Amino acid sequence: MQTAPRWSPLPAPERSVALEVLIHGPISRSDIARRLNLSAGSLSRLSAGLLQSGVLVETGELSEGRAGRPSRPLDVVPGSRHFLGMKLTGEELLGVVTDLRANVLDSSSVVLPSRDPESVVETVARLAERLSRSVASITALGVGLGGRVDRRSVVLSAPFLEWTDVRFGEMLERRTGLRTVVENDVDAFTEYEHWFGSGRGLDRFAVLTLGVGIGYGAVLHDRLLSNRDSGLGLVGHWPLDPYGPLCPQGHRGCARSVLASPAIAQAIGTALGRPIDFDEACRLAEAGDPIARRVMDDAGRGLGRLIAAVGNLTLPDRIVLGGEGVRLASIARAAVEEGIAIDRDPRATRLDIVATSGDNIEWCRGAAVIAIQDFVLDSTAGRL
Amino acid sequence: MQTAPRWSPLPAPERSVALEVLIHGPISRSDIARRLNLSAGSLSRLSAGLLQSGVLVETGELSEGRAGRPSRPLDVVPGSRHFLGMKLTGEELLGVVTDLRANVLDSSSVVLPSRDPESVVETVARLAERLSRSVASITALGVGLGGRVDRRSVVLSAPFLEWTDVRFGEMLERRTGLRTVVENDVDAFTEYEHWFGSGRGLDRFAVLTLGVGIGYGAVLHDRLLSNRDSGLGLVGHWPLDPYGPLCPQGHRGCARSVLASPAIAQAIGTALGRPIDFDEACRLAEAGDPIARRVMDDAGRGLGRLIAAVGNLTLPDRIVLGGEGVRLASIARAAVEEGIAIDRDPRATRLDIVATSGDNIEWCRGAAVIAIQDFVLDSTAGRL
DNA sequence: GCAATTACTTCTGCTCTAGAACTAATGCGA
DNA sequence: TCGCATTAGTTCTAGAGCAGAAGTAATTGC
Repeated sequence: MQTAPRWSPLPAPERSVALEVLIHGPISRSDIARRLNLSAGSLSRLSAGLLQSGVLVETGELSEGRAGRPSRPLDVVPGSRHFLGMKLTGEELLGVVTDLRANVLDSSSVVLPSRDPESVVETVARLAERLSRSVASITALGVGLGGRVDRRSVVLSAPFLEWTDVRFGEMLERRTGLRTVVENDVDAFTEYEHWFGSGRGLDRFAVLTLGVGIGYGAVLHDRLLSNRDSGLGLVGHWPLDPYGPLCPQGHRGCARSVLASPAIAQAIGTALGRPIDFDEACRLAEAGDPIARRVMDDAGRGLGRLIAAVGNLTLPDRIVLGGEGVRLASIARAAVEEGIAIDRDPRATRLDIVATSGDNIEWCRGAAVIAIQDFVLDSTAGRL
Repeated sequence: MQTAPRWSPLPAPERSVALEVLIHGPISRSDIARRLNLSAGSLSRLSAGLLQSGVLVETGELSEGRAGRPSRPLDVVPGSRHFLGMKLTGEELLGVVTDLRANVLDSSSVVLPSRDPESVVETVARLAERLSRSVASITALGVGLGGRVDRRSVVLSAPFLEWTDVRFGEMLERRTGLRTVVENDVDAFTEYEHWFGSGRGLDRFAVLTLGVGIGYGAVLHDRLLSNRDSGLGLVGHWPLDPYGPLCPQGHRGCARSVLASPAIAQAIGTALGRPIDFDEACRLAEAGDPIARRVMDDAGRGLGRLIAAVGNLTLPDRIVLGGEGVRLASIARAAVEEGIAIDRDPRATRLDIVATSGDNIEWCRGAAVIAIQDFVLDSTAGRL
């Protein structure tokens, strides 16, 4: 299979056109010109070069029924490049192969035999080899994990893995021979939503993820909000319920103690007198079990308050909910609305809230997007 | 006095150089080139044009002691243009005359005879005439008020004035003949900090103002965070103390009921059995009065929690505290730190918190900056 | 079948750029 | 005291990239 050339050495105007097509394509030349504030003439010149070099192609025509000559939309060839995206937890490693638009072509997972960095590198490398077999070649590997990551390479801290200052990116590049980028899992997921998910085309949006922990990410003015604290899980301690349960750090009713999936399951299990998991908790609540409903509604109200807090402080055009525990939002929909109403002025614009599937694969797609960004953007720029 | 020409028709490269000098000047050509990623040659050409047209001037030399030819810093002539900045409350109108860098040259105030828009326009116009006498000419007028403002002109809602949908900007332009811009007071103050205050040169910072109400503003990725909800005072209802006093809307321990200067004064006054104002409350607390100390410390803790919330969700490089009630931060410094510690992970980077003077004039400087921005920026661009 | 409309191309001239080669003004060490 | 390194700024040139004009292409609607 013929592979398109790297985008990095492209001149800035060409690259911004290619990026526009990658994120918003298939799209006609005139639409791109309008979006980028360029003349039709400039777009003709720029797209000719990109078609020549194989970065873009013309797709089948699209008349759209309105008057005038039909446009001839441009598109990238999603299958021209492949990327690996992996999500690393303290117990297992999930991985996917994606195309240039982070569409999943294949996926696999493996239990971590050890948390030792050397061992994890080996596990990642083996999964990478297995996943690589389904495609001709891999352009880059992205890994997401819960923790703080510096310059998309060095893991500063990762509590679930018990790591501090691990040069994980370099270790992986040496072992696999692949260009490798590492990023905090929530930031990676946020970039996925930014480029290919529900945040596409929005100037400002926020992400909240529910699961074992509570994650927060945001894109503000078209740029990921991130610093060295990203990955600490700063909203995990967010106070939501002054009468709520205690968390291990001694916070009463913090986001983690109220919203985390294990906390919800445990609260219901304790009341029922038998241990249950989050899946069963959801089933019980949906079946109308009064204890499960009560706990879910309390959690939903807490989620609503957290949503209101994010809405009030970052003024997002949309809030995207993700993570394995996202079912809470649909099960306790009314309670979430109630929670929002508590902390949000009724005169404020209604918050646009969108829930993703909550699939574990989404974390991997996020990691793949980080690898895709590394491929298409000038690494020195670091923007967008 | 000779006035420099408007900046708006300047070509984009010239204008960005002029803007760099306005905000960071006096500054040498080579420093500007480094900041804007331009070559020394380009800067020579651009600055020659700006010097020719009188927008910039060369200041006295500045050798700085290090080797090499000393630089010849460029600067704007602050006194070449003058602006009016006014702050409108429900009771009075405060106004200042400033130069191009929002330095205050003269100030004045007047009690509002009525809240009727026509009457307020008249009051503004008269104060404008009075303030104008001290300078040769006024380039633009900026007005800040507590409320929602659309496109820096139309007041959508202003509770203190009991206004809805008042075309205030147009009315003022007609009456005064001056180019006039209107903005929410907190957003205006935030822009002041952004261009000429403690937020200068920072990519991300947040502002909290304390006074009759609680205000929040932020600059994220070098752009003001603002939408149609700005001006509703969304953080006013922020829950800070589950055992705190009730606010008129029935929120227990919300930011307004805990932090607002009148609320603090009232809490102390009630306990003392005699009405006091915020000033006396501060004096009592500083003198060690146990009741005043207790109330101030509770408020300080609440402020700390609000600061932590902002720090956790917007990841600012700095948080600027302003408003007439800012003395709370110094009086209850320890309690503020305590409050931050409650809601912020100790592993997170320490928040850089800066307090302004709390002078009422600061609101006017904010309004003046909005007028200055209108003058130097292309109004169609709307950016930065 | 003709006009209106929208999409795209080609060409021209202009603006802005980097980079090289240059001058200018300083500190510092031999 | 005299280079010499260093930093600041200027001038010139070639080229990149742009808008806008003029022209072509392909459709709808009347």
